[in-house]
Amino acid sequence: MGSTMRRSKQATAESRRMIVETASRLFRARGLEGVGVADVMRTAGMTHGGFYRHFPSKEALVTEAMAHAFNEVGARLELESNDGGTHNLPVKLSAYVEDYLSVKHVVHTELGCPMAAVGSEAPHAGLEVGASFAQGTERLVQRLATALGNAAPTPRDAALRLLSSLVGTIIIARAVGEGTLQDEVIAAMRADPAVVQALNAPSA
Amino acid sequence: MGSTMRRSKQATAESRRMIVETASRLFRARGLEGVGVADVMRTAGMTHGGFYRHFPSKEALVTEAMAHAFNEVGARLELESNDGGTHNLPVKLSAYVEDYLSVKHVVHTELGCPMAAVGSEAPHAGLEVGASFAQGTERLVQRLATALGNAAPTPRDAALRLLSSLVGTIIIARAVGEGTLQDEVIAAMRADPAVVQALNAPSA
DNA sequence: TGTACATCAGTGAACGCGCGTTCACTGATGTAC
DNA sequence: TGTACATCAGTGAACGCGCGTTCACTGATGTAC
Repeated sequence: MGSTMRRSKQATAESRRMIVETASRLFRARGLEGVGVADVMRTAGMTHGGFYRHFPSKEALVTEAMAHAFNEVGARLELESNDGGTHNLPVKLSAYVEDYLSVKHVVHTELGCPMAAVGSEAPHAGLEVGASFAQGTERLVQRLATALGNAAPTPRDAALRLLSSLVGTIIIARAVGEGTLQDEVIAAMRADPAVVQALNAPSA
Repeated sequence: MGSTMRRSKQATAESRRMIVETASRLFRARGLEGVGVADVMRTAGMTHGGFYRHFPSKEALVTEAMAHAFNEVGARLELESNDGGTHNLPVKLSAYVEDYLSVKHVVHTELGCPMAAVGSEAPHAGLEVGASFAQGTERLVQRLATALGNAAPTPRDAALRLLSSLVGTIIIARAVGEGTLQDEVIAAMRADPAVVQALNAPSA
């Protein structure tokens, strides 16, 4: 098992999934340029040579890893039930914002929002990666708008504002490091009227 | 003048200033890891070998370049006059926010807010750089709070919220690239109540 | 004020290192018969 | 159902290349006398 041998189709698919999952976390944790192909493969339990059996380039991996991350964090906003009446309720919005604006999110970059993790690197990561960010963000904004539902007169605008505020808060919190300022910036945004409204949104 | 020779104290100081200024722009434009010492020196009109007569390491340059950038953008918020009465007026706040939330700012990363330009890279750039970001952000928040003046019941919290919103908007706008979504995220934040208030702040 | 010399900013070549990528090889998988 | 063989996921060494950093050298500066 440890030595070199061909894998079954199932094992191959498993390897690919493991590479993407590992990359998704490592890129968020240490930045797109701070993680090498060999780092990803080593963490996934393989050697770097086999990487190109799965992806044509590092950029292709970054593209897929970021798409995966956007989908992972956005899935928590999906409607999970309806109230049995005529319309669905936006489930989980308050929990989403609660978790987003937390010290835990600041610390655990590897499991958090990809925009907050590597947003300022995205413009330098190539066209494919840029497209992945555009699509991931669009989808996330749609999910947020849906979750905001009738709580706002213009849900999409409210979603865009909310996402911008959340992303900026976490990026600043991480950039200034542990300390009073970090706590303050999180607390201040938690007290924002629009954020307060989202935190009090109906949750199933 | 072109060939190798010792420079006067004045010329040496001029070279150092040029290196920091050049680095400040290049790092913002292409990211901290996307710019090498040789790039900076070449753009500043020198060869890379002489770099270490001015700085002990690349990190030291990043540290100073970011401090320079924070000070440059924050200086526009300084009080520039008073109304001749008992208190100073917050000058330039509306112009600051107006320029911040513009396509021009999105495009001209090299002259814009350093937090928006490289914020998500800061946590991986070393302790000195982190300290520079913490100090630069604190100073910028203070300037924003002062500029907000009596417009908000808690100026510091309002400043923290405003900065977070501005930073997040520009990072998202750049990450998604040119297009409808980019225009929308800027327009949405321009319509935010707190932003509208800042845009209408007294301007001298 | 003039002269001799130590300093040191800047040059250009070189260093080691890590990165993305390539490649010959292995041997279980999975297919053709 | 059984057998022979082509495929290809994964290994481990190797490749260029660019990066941060070092170094011997140059010659005008600026100081000591």
